Amino acid sequence: MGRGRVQLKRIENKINRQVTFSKRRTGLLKKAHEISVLCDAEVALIVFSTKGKLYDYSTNAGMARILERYERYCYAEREVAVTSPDSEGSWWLEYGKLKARIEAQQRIQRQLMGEDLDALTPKELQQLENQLESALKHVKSRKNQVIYDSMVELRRKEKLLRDENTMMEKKIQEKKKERVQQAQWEQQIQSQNSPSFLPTLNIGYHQGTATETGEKEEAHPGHNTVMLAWLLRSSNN
Amino acid sequence: MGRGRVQLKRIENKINRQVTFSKRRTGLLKKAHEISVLCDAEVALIVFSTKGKLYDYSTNAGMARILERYERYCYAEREVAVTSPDSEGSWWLEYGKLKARIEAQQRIQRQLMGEDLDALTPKELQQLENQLESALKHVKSRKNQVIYDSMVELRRKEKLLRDENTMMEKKIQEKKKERVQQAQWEQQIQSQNSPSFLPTLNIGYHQGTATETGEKEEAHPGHNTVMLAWLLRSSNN
DNA sequence: ATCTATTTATAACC
DNA sequence: TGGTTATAAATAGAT
Repeated sequence: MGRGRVQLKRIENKINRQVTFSKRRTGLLKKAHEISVLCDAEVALIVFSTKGKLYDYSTNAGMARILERYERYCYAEREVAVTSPDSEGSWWLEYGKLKARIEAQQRIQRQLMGEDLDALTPKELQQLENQLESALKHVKSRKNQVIYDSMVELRRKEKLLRDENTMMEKKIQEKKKERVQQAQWEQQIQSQNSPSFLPTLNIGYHQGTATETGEKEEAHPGHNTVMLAWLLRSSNN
Repeated sequence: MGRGRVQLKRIENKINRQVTFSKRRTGLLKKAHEISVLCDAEVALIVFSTKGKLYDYSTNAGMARILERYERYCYAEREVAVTSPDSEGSWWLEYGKLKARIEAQQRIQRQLMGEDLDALTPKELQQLENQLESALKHVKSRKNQVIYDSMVELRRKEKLLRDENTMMEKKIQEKKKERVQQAQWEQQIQSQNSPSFLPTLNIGYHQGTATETGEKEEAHPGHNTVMLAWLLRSSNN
């Protein structure tokens, strides 16, 4: 906006940079204020000039309150000041900071647990309520996921076991077949040894009984349906 | 900037407000970024939508660093007024303990906010869910209480104002009465000084004219209504 | 989300 | 800083 196109890079001319900073800063603060009024939003804006001068804007809730609210969202904040305080005086400082922080966290945590709500405004209460609703949704969702996963895992194991059983079944059948064949063989031998009538038997006749396990193929879909319905029901809460 | 002029007041239409918020938020963040690059400034911008969603921007130093710098700038003196661990050697220990505690608290807090749930067992998840449900119940209850209280308070104020008005009304009536009486009195004196006839007057006769102010009885409730609307509006924030 | 008609913001200049 | 002006950008309203 202006007589020339603007390149998004640091303005090298010091004077120009200062002038542009002043003008844009004004514009930025104005826009921050506008969006807060027009859209009923809460805004905090902090600007440090190159030379370290501070300019800021915050909606009527006040900077401190907004920053606190921000931290409620972004727990991961202000890296636990890890400056190893080697001088005598500074460890006091660090220690104090940590303690203050613990207290702030405790306050927030108590609020998240539905306690110490007396100091909160209606708006903040609403915000907290939304936060909790959201958390609850996540937790429920995660719970269902865990349950679902464990179900899938169980079914996987079940299938493994079933396959294994089928395998064993087959092996057993084969063993049986072998034994029967062997029996026949031996019988044959015997009958050859004895005075001999009926030289062969109809061997393969009763093998079919093994397929009786096949009925389980029908039972499983019903089981699955029940599980799913249960999951669906609990995820509706 | 747009097809219509913009009034600097809350956009009442919810849809429009949401759309405008989205557009202006984008613009605001962009401008925050631009000034930071063009003018080599450090910027932190935090925006909460009406519904409590967070949007933010910060220059590469990072939000945490900027907020820290801000606090140093503003509340430089506010630091530390905490009890000391009295023994000399133990401060490292204390420091470590505090740090550990902060981290533990953060973990718990994140979970209360519905994040970092991966490590939790189904049982723990259920427990967390119960905790959140309970907190939510408290918060909702407190919110309702606050709203109810503020309503009661408003009613009380309304009554006070109304009583005050009634009182003033009465005083005005009395003043008028007095004035009428005085007028009559003076008239009497005057008539005594003149050649004298009619030694006594029926004094109380015209008192009734004072009730003409009674029309205000209709006007005042209107005033009260305005006051109430204003109170309600300000208590919505 | 996309498209304009307008309004705003602001770069260059004083 | 504080104005002025030409122009680039942002955006309100409509689609």
